[in-house]
Amino acid sequence: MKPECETRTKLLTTALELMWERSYGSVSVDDICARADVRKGSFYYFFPSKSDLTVAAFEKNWEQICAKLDQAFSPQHPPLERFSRFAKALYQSQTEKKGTCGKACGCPYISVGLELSTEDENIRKKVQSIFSGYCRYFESALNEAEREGLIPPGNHAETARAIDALVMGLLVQTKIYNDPEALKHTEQSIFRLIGIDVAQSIAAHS
Amino acid sequence: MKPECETRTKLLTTALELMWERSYGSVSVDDICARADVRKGSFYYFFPSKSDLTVAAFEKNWEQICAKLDQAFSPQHPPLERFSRFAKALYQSQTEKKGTCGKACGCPYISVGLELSTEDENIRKKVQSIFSGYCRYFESALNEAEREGLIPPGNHAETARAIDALVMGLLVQTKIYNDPEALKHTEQSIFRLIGIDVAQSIAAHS
DNA sequence: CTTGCACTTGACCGATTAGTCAACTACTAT
DNA sequence: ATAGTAGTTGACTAATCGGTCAAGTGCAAG
Repeated sequence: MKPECETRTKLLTTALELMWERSYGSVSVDDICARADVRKGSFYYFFPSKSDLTVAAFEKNWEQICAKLDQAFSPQHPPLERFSRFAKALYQSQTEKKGTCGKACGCPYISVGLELSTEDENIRKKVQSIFSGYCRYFESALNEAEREGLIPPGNHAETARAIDALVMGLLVQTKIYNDPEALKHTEQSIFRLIGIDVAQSIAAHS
Repeated sequence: MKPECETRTKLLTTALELMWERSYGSVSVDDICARADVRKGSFYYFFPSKSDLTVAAFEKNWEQICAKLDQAFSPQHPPLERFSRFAKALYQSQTEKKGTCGKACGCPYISVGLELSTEDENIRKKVQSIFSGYCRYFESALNEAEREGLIPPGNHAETARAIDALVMGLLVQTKIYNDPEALKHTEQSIFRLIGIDVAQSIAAHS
């Protein structure tokens, strides 16, 4: 089981997929097992509970998200341009998901996190740490932007949290309106929170 | 049953309370009935299903929220000051809820809406219409601010949607971080989205 | 060959779920 | 008085839930 057990991995990715498209409560352990073509006994061999499986699934998925974020926020791009790349990647991932599953699904961390946070402290903490992870990407780009004289000094941790909130809210809208176009002005709104206008940022790109 | 049946009303308020504190999936019809001191037969006399009860509960609660929003966004206050009042009311309601129930609960429309939107079209549409309701308050304040020369002309519907996203994201943070202090800089961030700095808005207050 | 370990299997459990129903009560209009 | 209506009740169901378990399989090391 140590390195990469296929069954375990399949359960992890299947669970995340189903909970992303539906919810924690409406996805049963039987559903996950059926879709993963794994028997229930194996499920409980690898995970002590549905809640633990969910935490592990979030952890694994977050690693993949990090790989994407590392690209968008790569130091090879100018700091402010990184937000543009992030906004674009966000829009693309939501559009792609709607294409494959027929519905706009938003963000599983948010949906499942909100669903369980008052009842399951493990999941609440896992989602909290993921949110902090996003903020770290934002904040370091802002710090670097300041260092390069692109933005004035300020409380960048605070701005990062505001950007995180904005992005999460846009993902909420995406799912509720069932339309990825809710993300159309993500970039512009982020730059307003940062305190620069879009024209200025476009100039910085060229 | 016509005017105001007490049992029906009790069911509505109890359901919203429980789903706000927990979730749709983890609150059973039995839970609602027990807390409301109503027998299950009566529940299904008034509502054909748990889903219908939830839609009705949202509708009733939204009326009460509207009354609060009417105060904050009353024309008797300068247009931009209305956002400050809104931010304050938001912080107060979250703090009060955490005081009474022990946990930060965020917004039930968001939590339950995300939980069910891909599976229950009635609930998705109800939550969508509530979100549009919020945006209408924001947009009309922005239009009036423009009319009074406080902000330059622009696409205020778009800005209103961004404000809505920001506020929802902050409410997500409130629940996930289990801390109403996530709302501390709501006002400031809203004004950044509008495109004015806080000092200017404070000047407008005095 | 054999022991042991990692993993798999399917039958099983008690609890809980949303929803049903026929019988009942209490009030109101005629 | 009586008939009808609005609301109430608790026992009931069939399905599903998360979780358990003893008995297996297949493989690798000694």
